[in-house]
This record gives sequence, C-alpha cells and structure tokens, in this order.
Amino acid sequence: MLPRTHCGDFRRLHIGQTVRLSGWVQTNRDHGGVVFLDVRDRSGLVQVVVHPDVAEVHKLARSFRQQDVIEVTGEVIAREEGTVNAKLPTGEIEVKASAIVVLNRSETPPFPIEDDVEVGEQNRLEYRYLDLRRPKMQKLLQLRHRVTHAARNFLDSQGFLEIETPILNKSTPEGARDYLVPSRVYPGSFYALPQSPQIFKQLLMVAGMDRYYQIARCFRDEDLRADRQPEFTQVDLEMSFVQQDDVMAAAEGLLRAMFEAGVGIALPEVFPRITYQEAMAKYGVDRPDVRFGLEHVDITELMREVEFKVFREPAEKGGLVKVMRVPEGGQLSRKQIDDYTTFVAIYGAKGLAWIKVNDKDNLPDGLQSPIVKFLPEGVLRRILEACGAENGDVLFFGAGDAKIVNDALGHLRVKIGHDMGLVAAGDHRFVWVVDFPMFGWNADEKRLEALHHPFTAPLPEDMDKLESAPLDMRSQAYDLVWNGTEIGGGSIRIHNPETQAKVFRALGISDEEAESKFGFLVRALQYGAPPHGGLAFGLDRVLALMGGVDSIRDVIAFPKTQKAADLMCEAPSEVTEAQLKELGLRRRKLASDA
RNA sequence: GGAGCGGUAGUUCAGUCGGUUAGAAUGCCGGCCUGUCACGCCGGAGGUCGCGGGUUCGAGUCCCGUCCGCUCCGCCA
Repeated sequence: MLPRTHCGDFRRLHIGQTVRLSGWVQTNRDHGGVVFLDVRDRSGLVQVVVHPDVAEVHKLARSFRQQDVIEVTGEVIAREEGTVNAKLPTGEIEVKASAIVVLNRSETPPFPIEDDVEVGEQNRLEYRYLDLRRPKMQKLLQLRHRVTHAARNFLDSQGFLEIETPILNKSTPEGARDYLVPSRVYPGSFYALPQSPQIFKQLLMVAGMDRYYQIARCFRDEDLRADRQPEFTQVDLEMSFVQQDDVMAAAEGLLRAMFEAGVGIALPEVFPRITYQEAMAKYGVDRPDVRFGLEHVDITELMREVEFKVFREPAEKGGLVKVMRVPEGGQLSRKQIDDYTTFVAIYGAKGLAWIKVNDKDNLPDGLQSPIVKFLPEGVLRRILEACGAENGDVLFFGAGDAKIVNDALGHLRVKIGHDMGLVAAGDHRFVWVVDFPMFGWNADEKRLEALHHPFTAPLPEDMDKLESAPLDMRSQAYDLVWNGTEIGGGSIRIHNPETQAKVFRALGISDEEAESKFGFLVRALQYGAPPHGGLAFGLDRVLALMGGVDSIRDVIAFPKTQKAADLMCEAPSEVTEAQLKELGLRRRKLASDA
C-alpha cells in the first residue's frame, strides 16, 4: 500500500512518481474527453487529471460532485517547476489518475467552500464544520495550534507546571455574572463555572508549586461583543517569590515566543511602560493605541475664569476639559465634523466643540469656530500654545464629566487616527499600562470596588491611603496593550491575611462575608503564603489580531452568537421534566403551555 | 436594558413613488465540447420576500409587534 500524500506535500514529489492522495473534490470539470478534479485537503489543493483511456476511472470521475471524499492513486505528470505544464493555478502538481476510490459522497454544500466568498454569519455558524473546511479557517486554527504549542514549550522551558483547575466552582460575588450549574446532590445549590482560575492559581502558589500555567477556559455570563464570547481562553500564569518586573519579563518572553511561532515576527526584548494616569491624560483610555499621536491636552485649569459656561462649569465642578489637536484637520468638511459629533454622542458627549486654525498669528479672526466668540483672545492663545497648534489644524474639545470626556475623545482619537491614515499597516506597538488605581467608585451602590480584583496588592508606598484617600491608592496591577487592544493583564497579589482583610473591609465586604465567600483563600494566606503574582493573556484576542480578523469567533472552532447560542447544535435547549425533577427544579411556565 | 444595520431562489445580492407573471450572478439538474483552470455554449428546475397583525382596490415596498444575525452603548472584579 502506498503511503498517503498530503496535497500540500507536493514539493517532495517528483514526476513519474506514483502517489495516493485523498481529500475533498473542490471542482469537477468535464471537457468531453478529459476530467479535471481539483482535490483538496487541509494542506493544499492539487489537480487530478483523468484520461478517457482509463475507462472505469473516467466514468466514475465524471459523477463526482463538490465535497465528495475520494482517494486517488496516480502518477505525477507535471509540477510547476516541471516540464509539462508551467501554469497550474490549482496547485503545483498534476496527477494522472489510475484508480479512484469513493470514500464518501457529499450533499451539495449550502455555501461555497472557498475563501473570498461572502457567506452570512448565520450560515457559517449553522454549518460550522463546512465553514471550517475553508482554507482561511484552516489556517486560523493552525495558527491557534502553533501559538498555544509555542506557549506551552516556552513556559515549560521556564519551569512552569501546567496544572488544571476545577470547572465546577463556588460562585463568588464581585466581577462578572457567573454561569451556574445546578447540583443534583444538593438540591437548590449551584456550582459556578470559572470566570478565571484566579483563586486556584493563588492557592497553587501557597501549595508551593512556584510556577503555574494553564491554557484555561473561562466563562462569563455577560453580553457579548466581537471580542467577547461567553466562553473564552486565557493563557494563565502565576509565579511565587516575584515582583512586578519579574512577571512582566516572563510575559514578554512568552509573548515573544507566541509571536515568533504565530506570525514569525520578532518582538523587542522589553516593552515600553506608561502609567495609567498618563494613559488617561494623553489618550483618554487605559489601553492606548500608541501607533499615532493625536494626544489630548488637559485645559481644565485654563477654563476656570472664562464666561463660556459649557467649559467653565466642568472646570469648577470637578469635571474635565480637554483639547485634541488634529494636524491638517482643517481640511475636514462640515459633514465630517458633524459625523464626529454624532460619533461622540455614543459615549454620552452632548456635543463636540471645534476650532479650525487658519492663521494662528491673527487672533481671533484667524480661527474658524462656533465657540471662538465665547473665549477671550488670551485664553485662545494659551490653548493654541498648550497643544502646539499650527495653521491648518483642527482642535476638538471635550468638556464635562471626566469619564464622558475621556471616553468620547479617547474613541474619537482612534477613529480619526484610522480615518486620516495615521496607522501604518504592519506596525505593532506593545505597551504596558502600570500603576492602576486600586479602587473605583461604584456610583450606583455608593461603595468602592476593586478595579482589577480584590486580591490585587496595593503599591506599598500607597498603603497609608487605604483609609484616608482610597481612591488615590495605586495597585501593583498591569495590563499589556497591543495596538489599542488589551491582550493581557495581571497583578502582584496580596499575600498576607491582614492586608487582605483590610482590603475586603475597604470594599465593604464584612469579615463574616469575607469568611463565607473567600474564607478558603484567607485561611490559605495564613499558612505562609509566598509573595506571588501573575498574569493572563486573552488568547482569542491575541489570535484574532495575529490572524487579521475582526472577531474572535474566527479563531474559535465552535463559537456562539451574540445571544450566546450555538446555531449548529441548537444550545441552549430545554431539558426533560425528569432531568429537572432530579435537580429539584421546575420548568418555567411558558406562554405556549397555557 | 438601549441604539443602529440586516433578513427576498441553495448562496451572495438588486428590487425605483405601493401597481402586470419578484429579477441578476453564482450554485444545482440535463445536453454539447479532447487540456480545462472564474472554461465555454444550449436548455431547465428552483421563492411562505423571517414570522404575525394592520393600512390599502392592491404590500417585498408603508405602519405596529415579534423572532433571528451582526456592530456598538450599558454590562464585562
């Protein structure tokens, strides 16, 4: 029996060699005398030629349809570098078939199994096994394999142990909504699927495992986006006896290995860092895209004295006034500016003030703007100086609540950066964002909440602010940002029980509550927990960016829709009355039951 | 919870101001063609215009509701 040859292995073949290929019939063209079969497997496409003089094979070959599965035995009669036919767009090899075995027939597929054919998402997801047969999807899953394989190799080489943690967990408060699994043995009680292996990896550090990693599935029952699925994968790691720099260095090494394997690009040894505060000030977001400028300038102080209420009131009442200079933005049409105004409204901005700088040495007449008449000449001059305006620029202003101003101008900055072609193709910029605030303010519940998670260690020098000024406290948390997308994040954890108790109290978690919800962690910290910290990469996001696709669905073999449904197997689905009864649950009364 | 876009042949789409029998491309089926490779030529089949209701002499088209897909806001420690 001949060894099977992958279509993509044709470079190893030589003319005259007898080969056996198997795969799917991509096209079948019959030209009266000769049948041309394009046969594809995951590694490539070859053209098989069946001559009428091979009678029984010829008759069979004519009957094939798209996606029939066949096995062909034949002689290699041409290669691209060969002599017979120099142009073979279907592959670089031509095989003259002497025998064909039909392994299976196929229905006509519901959509073409080809790249560059627009197919609706609904069809792709319902027939995912056919969608995945397309070469592009094959390549994306191959990319995923290479990257995870490289991650495992790298982490293994650094002494990390791959350890699995439970999928059935205790539900914890805080954080995302849990997916719940009812317990049969304890009717009325539930497990929760892990939002991340966070607590378990900390317990593994207490357990002396020193360096842990896991390519971990995580579950969050929240509304979805192009970059958010109900279940997703993290490359999760944790290290003992380390400080922030050690974790970041390990993460940089890991990412370098993943990048090299995934896209063959060598990343720098060390990634630049920016503080959270600086990121928010310059870019309005905690995940800055640093491939282009358009930085923000805070002019709140300048606005305290002006008459213009729209700018003065935020300055007086703890809000924010920012300007973003767009070089050469003076060419923007009124319609484009109106579109940007509509755009910032998404983020709650009530308007978008602008000034076109026609002649900066002639104030105020050299400025074209609906708001110039409200601002004194001296203030205008200082605004222009503050942002370094030149003739031909446009300045956009945001004024109001700090979050809204930052959201609006932050997103506007990215949009204009793309619209004006400031983003160079193939440019990859990584930046660490460090010194995150320890807490955020939950206005609805009127309490502090953990910005990262409640186990994150504060910066030691900020510890004394815990009672006096908790919102000014910074943590030892860090995020890694790639071209404006957060691809990973982590922190140094709290490793002594006293500090952990203080942080719980600051978060409004009573000692009793802490005991009932995190008691096992607190108890573990009491038994000599080593200093530790770690990080997790969002694998799906990393792969989507590497693969140049817009949605993480394209790098997940069997993803779900925006409403968290699996269109292929029709999950979720109702279960039988008997199953529910065993769980002590009752079927929800449906309108159709009435 | 909210905003926007979409749903018409197997697929991707067009369908004007509400007006005759809802079209195109591709795929599919049949026939022809001795080297094709987006092959070509001839013929054919294929439609619950997402679903329900309303307005109208008349609805793919207008209105209301609803379901599904996508993008975004909220949400996502």
